[in-house]
Amino acid sequence: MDATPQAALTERLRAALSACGLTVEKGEVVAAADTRFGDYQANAAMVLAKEARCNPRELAAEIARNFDGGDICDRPDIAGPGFLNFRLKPEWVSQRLMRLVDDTRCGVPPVAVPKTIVVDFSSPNIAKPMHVGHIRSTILGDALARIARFLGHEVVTDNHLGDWGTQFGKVLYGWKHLLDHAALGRNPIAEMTRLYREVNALEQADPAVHRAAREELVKLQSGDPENRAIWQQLVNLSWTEFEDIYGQLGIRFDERLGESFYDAALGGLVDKLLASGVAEMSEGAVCVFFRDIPPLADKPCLVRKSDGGFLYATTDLATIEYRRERWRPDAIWYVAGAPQQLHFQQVFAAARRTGIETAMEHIAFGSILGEDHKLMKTRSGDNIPLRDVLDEAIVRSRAMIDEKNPELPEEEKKHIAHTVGIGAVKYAELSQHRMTDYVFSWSKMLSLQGNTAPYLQNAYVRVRSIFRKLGTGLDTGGEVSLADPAELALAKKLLQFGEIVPTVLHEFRPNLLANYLFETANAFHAFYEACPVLKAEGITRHSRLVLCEATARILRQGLALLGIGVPERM
RNA sequence: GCAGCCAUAGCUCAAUUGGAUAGAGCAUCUGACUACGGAUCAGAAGGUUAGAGGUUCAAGUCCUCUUGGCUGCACCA
Repeated sequence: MDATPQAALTERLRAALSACGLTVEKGEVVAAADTRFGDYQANAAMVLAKEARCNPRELAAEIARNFDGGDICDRPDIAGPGFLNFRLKPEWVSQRLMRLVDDTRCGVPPVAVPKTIVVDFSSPNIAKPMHVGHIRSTILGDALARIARFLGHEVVTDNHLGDWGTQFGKVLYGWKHLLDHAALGRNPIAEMTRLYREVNALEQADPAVHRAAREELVKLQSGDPENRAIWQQLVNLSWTEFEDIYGQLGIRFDERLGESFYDAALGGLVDKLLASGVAEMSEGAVCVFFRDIPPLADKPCLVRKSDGGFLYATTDLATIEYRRERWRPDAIWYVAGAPQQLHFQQVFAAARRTGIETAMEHIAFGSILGEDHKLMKTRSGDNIPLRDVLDEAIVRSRAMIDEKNPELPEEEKKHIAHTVGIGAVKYAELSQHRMTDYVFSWSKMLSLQGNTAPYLQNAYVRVRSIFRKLGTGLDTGGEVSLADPAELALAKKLLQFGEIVPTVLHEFRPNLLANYLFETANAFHAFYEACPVLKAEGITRHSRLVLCEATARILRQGLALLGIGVPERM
């Protein structure tokens, strides 16, 4: 497997630094910010000039003199305050492209040290609909898991369902007194939601109902067979609905260990925390204090209420313990909204106190806003069901296909509408920085131009069209020679796939990959305009076909890492 | 009151994590080949990166303060 251009150049730069007697670690080559300067750049001279006590430009010149680019590139240019700019040789790019098109990993090197990573994401609540609020966690978590896996990590995805807690007292009470069986058959989640709401309203008016609902909860938690059976039904009905949505999204989980799974372990856990001195009694409750951590000094983590009940944090601590025992993970990633930040700080800090050293990351994200820049809700103030969003995306992409390509067979249209619609929703999410609150916009999401899924899918479709016309697949044997600037620009872009993918995990930023894919599709379209493929002849034609094939592979692989499919036509 | 997140073109978003003249898309304006799929491409215009200091060869990015918005702060999850 070839090293990426970046890695190959970095190695050679370090050899030059070593020859100059400089600190090798400071030598890092990165893709040029602006291709006017070159393909890659290094700022080592400026960084090292201080410790070498000399002029950065002179130092850059000395590094350049000692730099042997071999067949990769010529001696670097020196620019500005001391940048070293590298330009790849077209012959080398051509050679690399030839090999790229045969590489099942598309130039992405596997990680040197594979880790075991548990990814905790999606986690909807039983007896409630999945709504747009779950979309970010679900799509982001899935994409990160796919990327980590592709890089060679051992990944366990776990859907930590909200299937245990006070809301079940109300639903159970409603189930026994207010259940509409016909409605349950038609739309189970809507009926469960209705029960929850009605009981909630009744409780406000009548304390007796409140007490009765609590009673139901206590019975459930102490193992009452009837309540336990109803609860199991609630879980099953909800999961059937969730599975349907996950199916539509093409998302699967390795595990589905909800909060209820850990219930039995909570009492023992709290006892252990008390016995070891990690937790202490306070105002009748059991808490972990962090007096030595300033931001948490006045924010203790509650693990047992004064009435003996357990909390969110208790379950999470038990979950960490379980995961550690079962998978021995190097890291646990929690993909959950920014408002939960304090909670995770507390849980992680408490876990550290018990001696857990697993790296734990809260991968936070911002909110989805409506066109009015407020949290996205329906007119009545409810959350918008995720199912409605997905259905709408498919309907809208279907309408576009009917308009652009009415002659396609019905089955294919359906398939395309699904691929494009779901892809658009996912891409809208993944193409931006996870921390920014973003404005949900159908028109932007399904736009055919700009940084959208349909634009990328269309680039892929254009390639496929060329090969349909060609009638055969690519014979990868022949020589490749790139000369046209558009060819070279595209080829260099394609070779960078292997550099971009690993960076996504540095700060959990799929939008870096999305940006790259957009630029790649852009470079392809520019190439497509400038360089006829099928009308060309000989080595030029072959080289261009190789470019097309490599583009298709990288777009398909890159989108697959984001959980997005590609149609053959659209 | 304490803490966290955010503020970039008219709008929606980027910026390889401290690098060069802050980039895209939409909208606006101007162009291109009867097109291997025009669902395209090339170009113009648009900025005191909320404000003020500081750190250094270099700051949208790091530090301090100010303003404005969102969020969370024991006995929900």
